[in-house]
Amino acid sequence: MTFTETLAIQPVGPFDFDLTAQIFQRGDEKIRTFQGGVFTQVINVNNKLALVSLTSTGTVSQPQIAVEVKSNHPFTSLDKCSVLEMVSYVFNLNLNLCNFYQAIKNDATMKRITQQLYGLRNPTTPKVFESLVDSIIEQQISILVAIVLEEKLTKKFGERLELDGQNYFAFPTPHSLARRSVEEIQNIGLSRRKAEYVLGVANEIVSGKLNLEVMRNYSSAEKIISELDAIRGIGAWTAELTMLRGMQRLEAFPADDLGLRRVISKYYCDRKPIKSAEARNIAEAWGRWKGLAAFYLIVAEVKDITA
DNA sequence: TACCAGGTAAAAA
DNA sequence: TTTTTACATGGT
Repeated sequence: MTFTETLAIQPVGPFDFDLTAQIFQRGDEKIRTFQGGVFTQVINVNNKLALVSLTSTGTVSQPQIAVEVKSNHPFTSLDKCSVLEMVSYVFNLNLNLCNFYQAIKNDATMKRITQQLYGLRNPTTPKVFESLVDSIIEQQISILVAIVLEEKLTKKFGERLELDGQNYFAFPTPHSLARRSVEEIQNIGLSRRKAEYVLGVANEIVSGKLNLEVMRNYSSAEKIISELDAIRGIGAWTAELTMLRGMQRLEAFPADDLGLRRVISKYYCDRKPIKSAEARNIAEAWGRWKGLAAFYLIVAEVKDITA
């Protein structure tokens, strides 16, 4: 028995849903993807799994999103509320982009890029844990290899939703990973060391020593970085990436990231290699939006916006 | 075939 | 205290 609900969201504009969701167009259709104007993802809502499908029914300046929810359980009004909260979180809909555009208006390069990517938002993972594990996996290996490993991890240890004869998967919970051995996690293709890191984080969460969702709300970004940095397998790079992609902490700026430094150099330093201090110096013009600005630069490069 | 790719921790110097 | 090395996979 499949239950279907149709809901709607009207976020504060600007919001270019299609531009933002395009990031997921190569995603696995059993996990999270964007195809033919429809974004789909399995989410865990109050311990019920649901397949959420999003479609834009508005414009960039007057955005409206149709939200279809499919589940094997009936959804209460509380559940529906939670779905809308989670969708808002994943697409960062509570952010007013005008504040960002206002803050960077004196940086001519960033201003031009934001005009061309007007309405772009940075997606966030439903739980911080997912971003943290992804960031550990992505250490030092190519992003394409990392994506394959993340998909394997999700399909092997994630929560499964069977709907109309199809299987869909949500990212594994800390509990589902914590009861596995290092060898089982290593077996998806991770190095033993990374498998140990991932298992270590899952165990700290299950034992209550680590609460990433509480950490997300710390007022001090430095405190988040220092507490994450104290965990085995996590350095500044991993901490800052997690803050950006899993905590909506848009002030985080991964200046150590080689890819990001290359993009900054392409748009600001005539492609000459720059040190992290020089990257930080340039990022000063972006105020408390350094991480969001970095995201815009990376998307600008992918979309081949000229320097 | 060999080498490299958005890093980290532990060992070595 | 600073520098080097192992780690594992898939693309080129």
